Amino acid sequence: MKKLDTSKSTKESIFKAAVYLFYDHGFDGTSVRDIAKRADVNPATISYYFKGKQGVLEACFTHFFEPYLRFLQEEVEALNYVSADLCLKRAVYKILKFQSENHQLSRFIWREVSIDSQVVREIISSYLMKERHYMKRLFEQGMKDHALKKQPVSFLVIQLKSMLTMPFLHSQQLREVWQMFPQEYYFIDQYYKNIDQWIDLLLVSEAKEVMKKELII
Amino acid sequence: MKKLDTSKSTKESIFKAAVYLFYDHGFDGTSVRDIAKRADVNPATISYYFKGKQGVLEACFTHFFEPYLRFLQEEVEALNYVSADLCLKRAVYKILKFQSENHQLSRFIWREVSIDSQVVREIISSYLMKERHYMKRLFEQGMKDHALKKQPVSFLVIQLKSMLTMPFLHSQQLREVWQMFPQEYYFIDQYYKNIDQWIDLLLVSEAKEVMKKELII
Amino acid sequence: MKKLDTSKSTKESIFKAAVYLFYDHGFDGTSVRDIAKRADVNPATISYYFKGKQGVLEACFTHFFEPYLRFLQEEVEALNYVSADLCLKRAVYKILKFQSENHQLSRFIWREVSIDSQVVREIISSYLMKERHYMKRLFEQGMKDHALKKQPVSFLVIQLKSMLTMPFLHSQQLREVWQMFPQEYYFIDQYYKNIDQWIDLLLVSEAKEVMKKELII
Amino acid sequence: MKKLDTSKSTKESIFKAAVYLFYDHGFDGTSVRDIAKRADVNPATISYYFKGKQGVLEACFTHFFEPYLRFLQEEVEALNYVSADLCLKRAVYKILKFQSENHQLSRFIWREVSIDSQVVREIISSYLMKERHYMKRLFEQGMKDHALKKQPVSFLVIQLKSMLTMPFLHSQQLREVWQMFPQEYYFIDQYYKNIDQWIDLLLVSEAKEVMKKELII
DNA sequence: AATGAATGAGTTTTCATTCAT
DNA sequence: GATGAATGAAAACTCATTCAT
Repeated sequence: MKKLDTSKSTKESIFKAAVYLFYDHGFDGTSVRDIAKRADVNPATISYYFKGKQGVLEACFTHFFEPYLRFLQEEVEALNYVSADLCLKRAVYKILKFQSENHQLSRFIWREVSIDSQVVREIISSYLMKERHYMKRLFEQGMKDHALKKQPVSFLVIQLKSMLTMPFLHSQQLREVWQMFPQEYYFIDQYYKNIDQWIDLLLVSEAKEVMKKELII
Repeated sequence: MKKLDTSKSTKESIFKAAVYLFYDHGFDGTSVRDIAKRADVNPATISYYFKGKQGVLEACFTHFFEPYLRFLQEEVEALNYVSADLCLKRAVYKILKFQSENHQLSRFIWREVSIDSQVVREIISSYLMKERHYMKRLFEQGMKDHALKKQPVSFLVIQLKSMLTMPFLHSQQLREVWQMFPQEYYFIDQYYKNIDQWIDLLLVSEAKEVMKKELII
Repeated sequence: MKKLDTSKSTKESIFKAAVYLFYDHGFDGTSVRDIAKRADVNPATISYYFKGKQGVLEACFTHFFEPYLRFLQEEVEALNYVSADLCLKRAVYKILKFQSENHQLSRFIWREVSIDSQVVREIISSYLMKERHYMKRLFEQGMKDHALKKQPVSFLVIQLKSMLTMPFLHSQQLREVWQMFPQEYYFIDQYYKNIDQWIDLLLVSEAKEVMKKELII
Repeated sequence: MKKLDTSKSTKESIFKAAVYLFYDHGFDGTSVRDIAKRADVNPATISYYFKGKQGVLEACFTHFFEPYLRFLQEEVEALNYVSADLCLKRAVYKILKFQSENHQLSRFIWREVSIDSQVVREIISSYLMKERHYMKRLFEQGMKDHALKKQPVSFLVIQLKSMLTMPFLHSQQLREVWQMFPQEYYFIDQYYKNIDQWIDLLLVSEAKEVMKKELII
């Protein structure tokens, strides 16, 4: 009955089990006993390590948002040395790759974000405010530098965020209805190209031309 | 003990209460008792009318997908008389408007669609297959008529669907983080322009030019 | 939706449905809605006619015990004119036949009799006291007349009652395990012979011989 | 809040409480809350140990049929060394004694056996088939050895089973109407004599006589 | 470090019944 | 005579958590 191979720490295996089940059935649709069974541990062990179901949820958010925000932050910092459109594109690519590599966690996070549980919101709101800050910087700096076409930022960010999250949020729909597989490495390469094109068409092209003209003069 | 004002039918008021609570807390996060309390009826009444919590869920899906698919179907049928890019845009507008008017239901639906409850999927899959069919028709007919630029359809549909659903799915994030209000009538007008622009840039422009050239010759 | 043929009164069809379901699933295992569905009436109708589930139960007991006790009573009265062993045998036969013709009701009654519901017992106890009275008379008169061998009555009655009720109480077991069919007319003929033999061997034979001797002298 | 005296294991005390209540009110007439209250535990504890009300029922069947069938099996095996009529009688006595010592369980079992719950039947049918097998062996071997009179087995078994179960099934009727007490040790001794007599008269006597004659010759 | 026993609170659903019509 | 709407009560069960070990 005892686990023979405890190479992977108990805590980690609980986390993995939780992510998988949250991904499939949602937070409210998953019971600690489900997690315990899948991780092959006693339910009490989960409370022991995570101090309750809530704690597992918080761990999930941390595991997602910390890398996610780091990618944005890196590119915002790079704005000082690299043109904004490039930074934006690199951020997009990193985020797509990260989500693809953690597609279960991603789907779960973006779904749960849309639930009005008071607890979730307390955890999340600061993350989202940071995201907003970085996103805005990326776009606004670009416009200031004429790397990006001037236009209201909000709608653009919404559109971009839509495209960044949707394939992972509705991954199963993509798989079953559209035969696309967001967790495969080649998917993000292709999908990235589409967003790249979107950035070029809506944001960059004219701006760059304007910039070129200005440079000529 | 009896209700005096049964102007709005009991069944309807249960449905409304359910939609609101599902929208806020998700299906699994909402109890029958919550719904009953909000609709000011006895919990048993819900089973009486909907034959269980499940039944309420099914009613939600029906209420959403039946109009939703009708809009798509209408425009697919219009393809015979009207240019594809226009049909596409009209479908987009109708869907945005419908979702805006039913933003609670919309958010809930698109969130729940991403949950792997076996029951949900049985209900949903046929709806989604129909959606796929109509969407493909709209794009492919357009390309055949040279109204739309030739390119792989799947990624376009995914992008479009992203943009159509996301503002409603993450409405609360939009409100709290971005001060945008998807349920307001002016939002969709503005947001529609962005998608319109996306269609023009990514899909139409060149195709129409090609068409013009062909017409000249 | 309305019943076309109301030839058989609603009340009767409710009763029939109830007997069938009680027979199969027991009183507590049957809901008024089950009965209503089977009788194709509204559940309220049952309360209307029988004044509640309880009332249906009482009707069942009446329908069973009134004929049942009448058969016993008839033979007790016949004791004045006919020899006791014959009366006993005739009672046995009548009861077997009656139960065979009402095997569903019989099974249900004998099962329910063994349940300590306070309500059931109030209804039943007077019936059972009457049964005891008649049974004792049948045996004791027989012994007084030397038609039956003298011996403690109680055990005999218990044995007889066992044999009278068991095939109907465990009818389904008889069917499935022993391929015997207590509701078929030929079954009771055969089964009667066995009880007849039992009566002859345990009760009559010696007594009759004694009687014969007495008559001779 | 914790129980101080867990001398009798919790599981066992739940089982005892359940048997008592099932005996009195039947399975469907007993709620888990009733059991929990009687066993002085939390209702959830019952699901914890028995995995639901159903599980308690199954435990009851096991506790009854395993010894019951063992007694039969023992005597069937003894057929090789001991005359069939003796084996039969010993089986009868063992079963009577066992039922007397477990009269609550016995009554409940024989009553519930007569209910057409699909679940009950799945559990039971294999037990009953085994019972049939042993019973037939006991009778048929006896007839082959001329220890028992030749005659159709089925009816005999039915009669025997009737007499074996009835006093326990209708124990309360026996007590209240006939002032007999099947759970008292002296009852089974007396009752056994009656069955013994039945066996001798219907089955053995002639056969033994035949056998004696054969031995003489 | 990890668990088995046990629970209080809460889940959905079913039940028998009532009452206006 | 018969019913549809509605319900209070109770059913079985599940849940996250605790605590002694």
